Amino acid sequence: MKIDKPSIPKGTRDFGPEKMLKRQFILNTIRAVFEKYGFQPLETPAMENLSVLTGKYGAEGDQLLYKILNSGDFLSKVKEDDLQGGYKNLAPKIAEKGLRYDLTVPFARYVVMNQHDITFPFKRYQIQPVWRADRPQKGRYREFYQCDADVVGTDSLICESEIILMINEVMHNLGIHDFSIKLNNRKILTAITDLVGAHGKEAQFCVAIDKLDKIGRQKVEEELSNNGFSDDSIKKLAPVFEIQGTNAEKLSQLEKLFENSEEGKVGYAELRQVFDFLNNFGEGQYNVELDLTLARGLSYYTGIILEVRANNSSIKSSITGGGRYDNLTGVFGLSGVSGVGFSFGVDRIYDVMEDLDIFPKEYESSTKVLLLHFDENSLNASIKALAQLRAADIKSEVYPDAVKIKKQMNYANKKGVPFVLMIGEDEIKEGKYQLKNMKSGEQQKLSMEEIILHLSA
RNA sequence: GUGGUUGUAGUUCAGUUGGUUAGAACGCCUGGUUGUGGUCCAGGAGGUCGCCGGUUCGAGCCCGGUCUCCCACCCCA
Repeated sequence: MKIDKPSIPKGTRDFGPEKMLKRQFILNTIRAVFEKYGFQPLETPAMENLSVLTGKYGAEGDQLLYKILNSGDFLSKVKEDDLQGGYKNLAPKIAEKGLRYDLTVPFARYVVMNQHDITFPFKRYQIQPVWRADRPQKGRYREFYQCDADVVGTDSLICESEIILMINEVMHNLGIHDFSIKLNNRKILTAITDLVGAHGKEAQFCVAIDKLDKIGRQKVEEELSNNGFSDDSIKKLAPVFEIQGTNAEKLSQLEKLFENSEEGKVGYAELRQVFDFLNNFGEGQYNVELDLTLARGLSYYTGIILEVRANNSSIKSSITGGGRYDNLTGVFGLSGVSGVGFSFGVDRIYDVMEDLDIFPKEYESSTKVLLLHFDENSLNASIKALAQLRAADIKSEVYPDAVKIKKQMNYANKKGVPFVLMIGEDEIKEGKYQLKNMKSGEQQKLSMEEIILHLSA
């Protein structure tokens, strides 16, 4: 029998212990902040019925859905005609389930199914993997985690303000201090397209303007021109590109710009309200910047949108994003439920933190102390000590095999265990054990009480 | 989905116009040191040269296909 070299699917990854400890630090930090702001956990299945997923992400999104082949004789119901109709026609006949593409649509599905049990406003967070049949690239995978928090059943802009507070808290707890939150409003983007006489071309406008910082104004104007924007429209966009100053200054320019636009006025008022709430929450700097060129791809956003980037990192892509969607549950037959949510990109946050080298050291190992043993008596004493250490909630382990001290030491060294405890003949007699700091190399004889005190710090 | 690129030891990479038994560094294992790791010294293990086929007396090297990796675009976290 031929043994194949093992491999994992394209665009997927294993997370070894070292990476997991770091990822857990990120996830625990995010989870703690979510809960601090009153969000409750939710998990949904990895697979959804395909009918729940299709049509929610646009034509391109449907292509990126992973479909699950029906079990058993999946061809039994397929007729000759179905085969002639091509794969798009055939797929729904042989695959009724698919892997979730994001966490927002399954959440919407959950809200609709449980609408009579849920007390609104409903605040939930969800940390689970999602799957996309995209072509992998740097920072882009076919399986990756999302950390979403959403509020549904209220249109209060307190939610938007609190999202900004939460982002600030998470970033600071992670040690990412130099970052910027960009804020905009889809209503303003719609108002602008109307204002320049390109009514209904909002989608093309968003896609193009979103690239401004990447490809520059000229290329954006070219793209708009290629997508049916008249020269006159593009000329009228000038004030949008040129709006500048502090957030307050930008706001007052916006107010003027939208004198005759109902939608623009609403968009402006919403932004103003968010900034007012933020001021009430405290005088702190929230790293928020009003940016009219922020658009975000997902089409379901209808209100305020936001995006976060780390400033001094080589990772330029956004690490967090979100916004308000007025009618997400509408496609499942429940209308009038407004929601606002955002999502942390764990993989990108990981890359940024690795890039900046800011992972805290205590996450390099989970074990605090390794107990070394020399012979049977030593092992028995170590086991007793181990029980005491664990009773004191100190992460500790004993090397399972009777091997040389050198090897046991090496194990501690490689694993990044900061302390080793040596219990030999002399130590047992004396009732004091050798505690060695692996980093400094120092060691001292201490009683069990002293050791526990020392390691608890 | 479109275009380009890469593939040799666990890892990073050498490998001459095609020529005997494919190398280095790091890592790993053993010993020097039977109670002291991270330094040093000595020794050792480890390869279907991505895979399939073709050209050739002979292929890691040339040709075709395929898979994979990475990059750009599209889109996105």
